[in-house]
Formats: sequence, C-alpha cells, structure tokens
Amino acid sequence: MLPPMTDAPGRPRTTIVTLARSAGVSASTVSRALKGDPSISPAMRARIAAMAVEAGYMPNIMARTLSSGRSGLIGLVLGPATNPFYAMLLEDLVREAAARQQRFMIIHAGPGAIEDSTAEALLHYRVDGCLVTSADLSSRAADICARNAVPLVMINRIPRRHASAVSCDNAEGGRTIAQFLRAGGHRRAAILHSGPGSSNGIERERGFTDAFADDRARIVARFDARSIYEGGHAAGEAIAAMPRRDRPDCLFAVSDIIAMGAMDALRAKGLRVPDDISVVGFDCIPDGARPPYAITTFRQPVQAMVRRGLELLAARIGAPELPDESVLLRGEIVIRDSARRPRP
Amino acid sequence: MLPPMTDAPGRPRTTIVTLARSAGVSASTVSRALKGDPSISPAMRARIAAMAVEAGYMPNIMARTLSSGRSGLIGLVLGPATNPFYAMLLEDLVREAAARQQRFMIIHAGPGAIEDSTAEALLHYRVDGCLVTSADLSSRAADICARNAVPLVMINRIPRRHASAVSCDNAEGGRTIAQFLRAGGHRRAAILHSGPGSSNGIERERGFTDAFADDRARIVARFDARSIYEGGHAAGEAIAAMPRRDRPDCLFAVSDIIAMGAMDALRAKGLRVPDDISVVGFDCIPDGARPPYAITTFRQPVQAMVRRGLELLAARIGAPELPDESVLLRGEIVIRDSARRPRP
DNA sequence: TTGAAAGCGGTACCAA
DNA sequence: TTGGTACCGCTTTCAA
Repeated sequence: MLPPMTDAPGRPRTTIVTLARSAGVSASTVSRALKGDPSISPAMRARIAAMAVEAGYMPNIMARTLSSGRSGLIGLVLGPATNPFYAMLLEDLVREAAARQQRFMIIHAGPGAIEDSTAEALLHYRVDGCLVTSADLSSRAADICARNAVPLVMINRIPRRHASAVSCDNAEGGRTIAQFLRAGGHRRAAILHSGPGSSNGIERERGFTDAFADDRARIVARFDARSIYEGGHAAGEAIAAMPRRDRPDCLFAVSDIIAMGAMDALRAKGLRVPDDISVVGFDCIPDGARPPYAITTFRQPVQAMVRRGLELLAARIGAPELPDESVLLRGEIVIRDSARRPRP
Repeated sequence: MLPPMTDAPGRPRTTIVTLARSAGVSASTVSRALKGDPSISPAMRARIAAMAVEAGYMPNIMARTLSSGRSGLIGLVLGPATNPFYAMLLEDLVREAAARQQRFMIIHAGPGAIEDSTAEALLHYRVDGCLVTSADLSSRAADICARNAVPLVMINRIPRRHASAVSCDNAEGGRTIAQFLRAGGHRRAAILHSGPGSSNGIERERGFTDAFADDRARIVARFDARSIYEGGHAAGEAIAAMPRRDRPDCLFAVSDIIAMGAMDALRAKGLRVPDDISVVGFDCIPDGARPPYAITTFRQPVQAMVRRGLELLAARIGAPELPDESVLLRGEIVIRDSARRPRP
C-alpha cells in the first residue's frame, strides 16, 4: 500500500466528500456546484467554489474517468522526434492541446514501428482518442481502436479505414515544385523518395512526376532515402558518382532532411548547388532555412493541420457516430537559393 | 487472433467481474491470478490467464489507479522539442520508459515557462512521478509536487529542493574545452552563454573560465544567446563587427545550436572558421556533426542520463522516503573541424 | 487456496 | 434546488 497522499500529516486529502462535510451539504451538491450546474443556487455555488480553492481541492481525474468514461487523455503516436518536422508538430500539438484541456500520453516517438504492447497501453489508459502522425500504426493496433470505439485521427498521413485524417495536399506540392523547376529550365530530375511505406512521399512524387515529365523532360533516377539525412547523403554520393552526361540537372527530395544530406554529399564531391545541380526539398524545417542550405522547399501548414486534427478528434470524441473525414490543406512553395530560379 | 468485439451492442465490456462469472470464481481470485499471486493455484492461474486472453481482457488503469494509488504515468516536462538536444532526450526517454512499462504524460514541450494550470494537470492525473528536463518548473508547481509526495527527478538540470537530479558534469566539460583551446594556442575567448536562468550554461561557463583565463589568456566578450540559433547568430554578427584587434580568437558556445548560429553569421561576414576564429559548442547534436558545421563539441552521455534518471525516479516511486540524490555523469570532448587543434 | 466486502473519488439518476 | 444511492473496475484486508 502506498502511503496516503496527505497535505499534512494526519490531515486527509481534500475530496468531494471532505468538502461536502465541511460545507454541510451532500457530495452530489458539491460535484454539481463545482461544474457549474445551473440547478445549484448561485449562492451555494459561490460558497463551495470558495471552499474548494481555500482547501486546495484537486479533482481526481482517475475517479472521474472511472465513472464518466472520459479521461481527457489523447494517445499520441509521433514519428521520430529527431526529425525536425515531427519536433515542430509536437510543439504545436502540445500547445494546442493544452489550450483545450487535453493532455497527451505519448506512446511512441522514435523510428520504426510501434510495438503492440505499446499500442495496447492506449486502451488500458482509456484514452479518449488517438492522434497518429506518420509513424505507422499496426493494423492490429488500429483494429483495437476501432473495436473499442476510440476515434483515430491521422495527421500528415493518408487516411486508413476507421480513421479521419488531415494532411497537406502533397500531390499539389509536388506539382508546384515540378513546375518551378521546369520554369527554371531543368529537364532531367532525380527523385529522392522515402520508400513504399510513406504515403506522403508517394503522393509528393506522383504530383512531381505528373507535372515534370513529358517528351522534353524526364525522371532520370530514383533513390530510396528513407526520410533520413544519411539516406539523402548516400543518394547524393551516388549522383555525384554518375558520369557527367548522365547526371540529373535537378533533384527533388521528398523531405528537407533528405535534401540536406544530399546537398552535403554533392558539395563534398565538388559539385556546386545550385550551379551544377538544383536541389528542392519539402516540409520547410527551420534547419533547411539556414545559410549553408537555404533550401527551396514547400511549406506544410503545420499549425493549421494540428488545429484541424485536434478539432476532428474532439468532434469524434463527442460524437463517435460521425463519419470519417479527410481534410486536405494547401501549402506553399518557399523559394530560396538551392535551386536555379526561372528567369524573370 | 483478434479479440472479440467486446463493445458490440448488448455485450458488456470484459472486466474482472465478467471474467470471474464465466470462470465461476470470485473477482478477487481473478485479480490475484492475473498478477501472478503465488497463493493462487497454478492450474487456476493458467485457466484464468487463458480466458483473459481469449476474451481480450484489458485492465482499466483508471480503476486500478483509483484503488491502488499508482498510475504508471510519469509527467514529462520537456524543453523545446525543436531544440535537437531535447529531441534526442525525448526519443531515448520514451524508449526506455516503454521498456519499464511506464508511460509519459507530456505536459510541456515548448519554449518558455510552464503554466500553473498545466502543472496542476500532473496532480489531477495522479502521476507517480515527474521528470523535468531543463525547462523551468515554477516553484509553485514544485511545491505542489512536494506536498503531494510526487517524486521529482530533473535531467540535465541542477537539482532544486525536493528533487533528485542527473546531469552531465558541465563544469568539467567547460574545463576540458578550455584546455583544448589553450593547447591550440588560443588566448582570447568569447563566451556565448544562455542567460542567468540556465544552470547548465552557468556551470559550463564557470568551468571554461576557470581553466582558460590566467595572466596569458582572457575572456574578451560575453553574449547572451538564449540557447537558440538566432541568439548565436546575433552574437556572431556582433563579433564579426568588432575591430580586428579586439576580436576574440576563439568562441565557446554553451550549446551546439548557438554555435551553429554563430558560425553562419561569422561566415556570412567573411570570417573563416576555424582559420580566423575557432568555434566550440556543447551537446553533440547530430546537426552539428554535418559537413557545413563539423563542430568540435562536448558529448553529454544522453542515454546514460536517461537511464539513471528513470532509475532514480522508479526507486523514489517505490520508496518515497529515499533522500534526494544527484548524480553527475562524465561526458567527453568530440574533436572535429570548427576549432584549430593543438599541434601534435 | 479462495471468497466476501469495503473502499478509492466521482458521476448521475431518482426522489424529495 | 438538494440529498440519497447505486455504480465505474479494481485492489486489498479479513475470514473461511
């Protein structure tokens, strides 16, 4: 047994019951008064509120959850926090959620898949809902959520069954970038993608290819850069090693972190960016804006995505019958110095 | 095999009671069997375990917490996740905690102070303990934890009253760097610190100054870079603007992110690093290792810090009367190319 | 080795 | 407008 949590030795923790006793009313009255039930007289409400403050009363969420079934906890499945994009997401997420009185239980923040045991923790804690950003939720975990009627919202992911989603219009972003490069005179592109498991990367590449390739321009190479710096670096080295006449004149990385790796590798091999080869990324992470990189990229509306995601989730927590919904938000190209620009 | 749809209309959710009924035993027996109480016969234990799996039973942590007083939740107060150092910390933290069946409720992950309402959420959720990394916990919040006997462990912070702490030996790190620079022939140092609120920065600077300054060498300037890239950048510009003869020959930034900003600014003004001025950082974040920076720095033993921190916390959760403890872990210098090295 | 029963701190329905 | 009361799901004596 744990020692009782007391504010002072011998004095019992303030609960609704102690409050009720010292106010000379019933526990139910206190409960109602505290949540502003209009059926309690204003005078009583004020009196109890004052006593609560005075006694340092703190509601026990566990007890509330047990009887009401709502925990105020959201399960958060986050991609690798060391990827600056997820770090941005996390900051915004925590801030927005706090403003809505929601808290996150964070159950994943690294690379790789989520263990089932980790996913089950979500249900143990009776999370009201679950937010998934990019890292893949196993279908078993998703099934568990669906069966237990835990609403699922994915941010920055293509929706799956039993889930709502909000993401940036990735295909449109890819298209915009392709048009920009075409206008800049590029005709031979290499794509640094993030593998078949990344729905975002696939969409971006699809949009890019659609708008870039025709009878005068084409995709000359593709590399799997796994959404990490090292992957981009390896691809950059491979590109630098290509015979000069086969080399692409521009490079589209499906995320900035990949682009950064590629740029460093190209330069280490003596190639100039953008003079010898243009590089474009995606995401608009802060690191990519700094002088050594100054990456031309596509900004995802992170804050809006976070806000909409939380809204979708809140709505579904309140009304589980709501149908799944996906929302697509428009981003914008950010032109810096890593790619040759169109002539004015 | 997936669990049956326990939430199907009309069919009750699997609880200890439903389990007990269908096993023809009492709820207490099920409770004990499930946690491997040796006083339950092995046969019974096995039978109940099998039924639990078959029924897809998930314990309700809220109920368990209510009766046992232990939630398995740790409150996490994290510094700004967009600072790569905290991102590294977060990844390790979540991984280590999951292995110990602990989950984090994340209540802060941005810049700035923690709102009291946010801190109080910790208590509402009856967290077993609280882990604080760098971001300042208001003394009010700390008091609340102390009153409620919620153990507090700080990682990467100087301990405060009512808290244990684990951190890197910052002063020693500062000293090591100073010795390295002195050996490299540097005599005029500038310090880019992170303000009076950062105990780490203060320790690092103290160690550095102790080992650097004497009658042949001195600290020629100090700048408050607020632990952010932009702060380092501003300081770098100020240094570049100094008359040549007043300029420092080396620069100690109390964190890598500051050093990166400074390097970019110095170079933008035409100064070469390390030829015109050496730059050293602290933390060893991945970004600092990349070619444009290749920062000479001091590596904090992050993984060990995380592990020890969780150990300290677990011990105090089990035995709240344990005295506060601070542990200091030794880091190591990482020599790269941003600072002139000693002649062999 | 097992069962009965009393909470843990709230919520919510039914009376008064 | 208030009080009484029956849970929510699990843990933990105390008895049998």
